[in-house]
This record gives sequence, C-alpha cells and structure tokens, in this order.
Amino acid sequence: MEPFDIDWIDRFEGLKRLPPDIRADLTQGSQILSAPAGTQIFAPGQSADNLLLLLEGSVRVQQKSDTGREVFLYRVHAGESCVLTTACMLSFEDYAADGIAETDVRAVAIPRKTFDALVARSAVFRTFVFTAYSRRITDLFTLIDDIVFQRMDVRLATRLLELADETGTVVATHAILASELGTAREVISRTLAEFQRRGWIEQSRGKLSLIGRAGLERMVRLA
Amino acid sequence: MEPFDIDWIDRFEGLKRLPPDIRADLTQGSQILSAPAGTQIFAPGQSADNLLLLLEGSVRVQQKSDTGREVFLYRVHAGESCVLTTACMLSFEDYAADGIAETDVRAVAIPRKTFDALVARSAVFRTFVFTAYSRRITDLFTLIDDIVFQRMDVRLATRLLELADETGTVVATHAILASELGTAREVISRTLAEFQRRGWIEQSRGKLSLIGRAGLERMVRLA
DNA sequence: GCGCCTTTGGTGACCAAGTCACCGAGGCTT
DNA sequence: AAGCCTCGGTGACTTGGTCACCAAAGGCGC
Repeated sequence: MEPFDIDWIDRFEGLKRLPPDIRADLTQGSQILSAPAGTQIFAPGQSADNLLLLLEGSVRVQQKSDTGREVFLYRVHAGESCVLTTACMLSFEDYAADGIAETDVRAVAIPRKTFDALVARSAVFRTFVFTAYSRRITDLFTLIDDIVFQRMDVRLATRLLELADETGTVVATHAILASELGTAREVISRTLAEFQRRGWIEQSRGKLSLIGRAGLERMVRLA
Repeated sequence: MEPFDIDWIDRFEGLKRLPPDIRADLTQGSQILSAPAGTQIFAPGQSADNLLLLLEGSVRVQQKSDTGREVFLYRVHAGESCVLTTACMLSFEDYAADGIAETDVRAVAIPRKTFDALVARSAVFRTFVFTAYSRRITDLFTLIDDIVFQRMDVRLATRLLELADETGTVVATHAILASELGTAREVISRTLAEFQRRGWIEQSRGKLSLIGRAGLERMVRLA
C-alpha cells in the first residue's frame, strides 16, 4: 500500500503550493477513507459533513428524476474533489444528485470545520476550491450544450473513445451507455448496430471493441 | 432614486447578518454600477474582475454554442449574485457563457481584492457565496433533468406561467421563447397553436395572454 | 397614403430521437 | 433439463428538430 497519508496533498495540482503550516493543519484535520465499488458516496437528503478529495478510483454523479429515470451528470476522477458536497456542506441545502463509487475508492475527507478554517486562512486553498467549482459549472454548461445540440451518434462515439481501455475494449451494456448519455437503450442499440455496420466496432454481450477508432474519431472531429 | 448605496446589504438575505465592521469594509470596497437593457454584462474571454450582486433588473445567462445557436441557462434576479463571475474571478478560467441585461440593471460590483478579503474574514460571507454556488449548481441539475425528461409542451406551459405578469400577459416572440427553452421556433409555434386551440391562450404579434391559466397549470401539475 | 423592408409567425415535408410492446438468445440457478 | 433473468434486437408510432418557403403585420421614408 502506498503511503497516501504522507503526501497525498501533492496529488492535487491546486494544493501543491500550500505553505507547510497549512499542510500540517490539513493533514491533521482530515482523514482517509476507503469504500468498495458500488458504495453510495453521497445521496439526496443525506447532509454531507465532509469535502471529499478523491485519491483513487472514480465516482459517478447522477441525478434521479422524479420519474425514476437517471441522468448521468459527471464523473469525479482521482485527483479531483467532489465540490457538490462542499456546496451542501456550507449552505446546508439539500442537493438533488447522488454519487456512487464505480470502482473501489480512496478519498480524503475534510470535515466542515477544517474546511471552513482553511478557506479562511489560505488563499491557495480558496483558489483550489473555487477552481473546482468553476470547472464543474463549466462542465455542466458543456453537458447542456451537448444534450441540446449534439447528435446522439456523435455523443456516443465520443463516449466510447473515452471509455475504451488501451486495447480498445469498452465494458458496458447498452443500458449503461444509455444512462450515461441520458437516452434510451434502443437508441444505443440502433446506433451501435450502425457503427458495427461501418466496421468501427465489434460487439459481444456486455462489452465491445473499437476496431476502427479512426472512423469514430473522424465522426467526433467533424461534429 | 432610492438610497442603494446606504443599506443595499440588507437586500441580500444571506448578508443581513454581516457584522458592522465587515459591512463597512464591503460598502467601502465595492461600488454601484448601472447599465441599460441589452448591455453585455460579461462575456467569454473577458476576464471578470468583479463579483456582481444584482440590485435591480434581471440578467439572462446563456451559452453560445459553436454552431452559433444559444442555450438559455438561467436568469439572475434582483437580490441574487452572479456567481459565475466569481468562479472566473478566483480561478482565472475562462467561462463559456455570457450574460446580458434584460432590463436596465443596477448592481454592486465587488472587486477581486475585496471579495477575497471578505471570504477570508467573514464566515457569513463565505456561507453567502457557497449558498449562491450551490443554488446555481442545483438549478443546472434541474435544468438538465427537464431538458432530458420533460415534454416540450409542459416546459413551455411552465415557462409561460413564470413569465406572465399579473394581467396574464407574456411579452415575447416565439423566437425568444424558443431560445429560452433551447428548442426551435417552429416547435413553439406549433405548441402555442395547440394551447390556443384548447382555449388556454390568445395570441397576438409579439405577445400572448393566458386566458385559461387553469389548463396550463393542470398540464404542469400532471407532468 | 404608398411602396418597401424587416420581423414575426405559419406550414408541409422530412429526419432524428424517444417510447412502447414484444421477442429471442445467452447464461445462470436449481 | 426447466425456469429465469439479463441483454440485445426490432417494428410501429409519437415527439421534436430541421429545412425551405411563404404570408401577414408593422415600421419607415417619401
């Protein structure tokens, strides 16, 4: 096991320049948590008492609609913070989204008290927090833009390229891809069938391989 | 003219409990601006040096797509702050949205320096800022949910009820309504024609009147 | 008032996407 | 082997977005 508890601070770009005394406070005033894949990291109605900085793994943030369906909002990767909980932490408002660990995760939990003290004391920490916010907001803007103006086939191609590992394999059912893009499974099935027809992918149950990345990339580029 | 410069602080719910010394600093370290309807309040690429707190009027925040079309994101009303500029202010990231004064506006401009000092010094101010952020983010979540799952007729009915004045009049062209909802003008025309057929509205050039609010409200409620 | 132009709104044809209902294949359990 | 559940495929239909075009309404100069 790597020594996360020693210098995890340097894993966060925006925190590298924290002065030594603040670093000490941060290390002291926070703790490291682990959770297995599938854990509900946060949920509506459950007031958050910690800001989470993700060390390992990824967290899927989604919104549950009243109608029972779900919209994928964004994914928090290692090295990023889950600012949604910050919002909740200080404003005491309930949020409408929930977060689920997609993999086993390790994260630093900064309790409200420590967070507030650091925001007051350190300009570097403030910038870190506001940068994280601004990035999320602009991500959401981009998402909205995509949803409204982008064709589904282009969005699916983009997502496949993102999700593929080095070997070009994407492990996901059509239903999962549909929920990532906020569309219906049938639409994914039809679009993937078309990609296959064009020789860009090969499908098997629960996964697919990109065998013609170039085609997908061209579709994305020309969008 | 009302004495905005004296006690505008009390117009903001979250700031009412600022202690006197902080209030003084805030008043000293900020200034009041006015702008006529149509002014571009902020724009992509233009780095923001002020946090704006809106005293009078409303600002429309929208995202310009690469394809030239626009998506309406949200509206900032009097008594609210435009946190998007905050994000930009501290993180130095460019944002992708622009803001346009829909009416003549008056706003308090808090320069970066004052803003940063206040965030450091005052817990009340911190809460105010984070609450504003969290509200915007949850608003965006709701917007995404609406776009993905809600039918256009329901969304249009909702918007008409919001935009109507006391007499039930909505002053807006079909094109404006279309851009508010991120759809095409033709769709608005068709939907409004249907509302008219049902006796819910009456149309004339550039405006319409709700003559059957109950019908619209029922549609929204049952959505 | 009269022409001229711009803005606004209406329409039909077509395409993309979401919905509904249903089915069949693959894999797992017992 | 039988039963079951998950996954994916399909056709018919509705909704929404796009395109091309037109007509009516209002503003403006003269």
